[in-house]
Amino acid sequence: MSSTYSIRELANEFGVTTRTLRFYEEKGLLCPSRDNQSRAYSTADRTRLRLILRGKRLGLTLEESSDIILMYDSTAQNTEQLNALIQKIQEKRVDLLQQQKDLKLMLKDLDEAENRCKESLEKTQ
Amino acid sequence: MSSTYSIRELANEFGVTTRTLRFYEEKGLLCPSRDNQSRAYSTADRTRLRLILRGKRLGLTLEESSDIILMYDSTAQNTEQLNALIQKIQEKRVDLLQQQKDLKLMLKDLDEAENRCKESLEKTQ
DNA sequence: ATAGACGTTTACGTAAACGTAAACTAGGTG
DNA sequence: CACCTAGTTTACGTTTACGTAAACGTCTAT
Repeated sequence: MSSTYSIRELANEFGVTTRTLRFYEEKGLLCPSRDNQSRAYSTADRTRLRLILRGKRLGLTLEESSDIILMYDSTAQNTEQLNALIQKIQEKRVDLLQQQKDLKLMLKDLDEAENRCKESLEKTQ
Repeated sequence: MSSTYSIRELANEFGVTTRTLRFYEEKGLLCPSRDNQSRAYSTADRTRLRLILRGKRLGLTLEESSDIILMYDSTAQNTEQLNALIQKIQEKRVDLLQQQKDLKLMLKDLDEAENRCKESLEKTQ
């Protein structure tokens, strides 16, 4: 079940280049093991890649996505660490909620623009 | 009512640098008139700036924001232009809806991470 | 055994979005 | 008048996120 993926398999599946995957590894975002010099990506790598690309679609930098991933699988032990982590999570949530507002506004603006177009079309006919 | 703003007023209001405003002008995103060599920003410029910064918070490039702004105040006349514009709007909406999905997933992940933190805290006590 | 496909590392190149510094001008203030 | 503040243009520097190319190893098919 713990299958691995070649660099090309993963690149094709997610529509990125192999250069991108090597770059992410160089930045510490992925850490595939080596199968006779070639990279072997685990399902954990695959999940992290999915999260990175999701972050990209949301406009996050790689470092921001990296931070968030660290939140997910952080193994904070003591109270201090846990509270610090909770605060980071809450800060991030504030950003995302603002983004959600912006998104709704932009969708609304698009709707209005589309309606104006359609009205113009009707008049033309 | 058609008041204008100095570069510093606008920069302060939106929390950007004057360099940023000049850069946006250089890229054709803003087009302030000149009041004796100094830039005088109109309310239209102000609105465009607000849209640009909203786009930035959503992770759009300046060019993408520029495109969207052109959609808003496009004066497409003939049927062909109008249909092309409608299609562009619909394509953009697809992106935004995907982004909305990503956003909800990430918020959900953050919730789960926070809950795990809080559970750990309770066990510690 | 040679070609072709796929992998590797190393390294320089590039576009976007400004930062930063230099050198200048114009308007008000003591 | 000298000075300060605020603005201007021009231009080189910087970071992020890869692209692109060189030079090389490895495996498989013909």
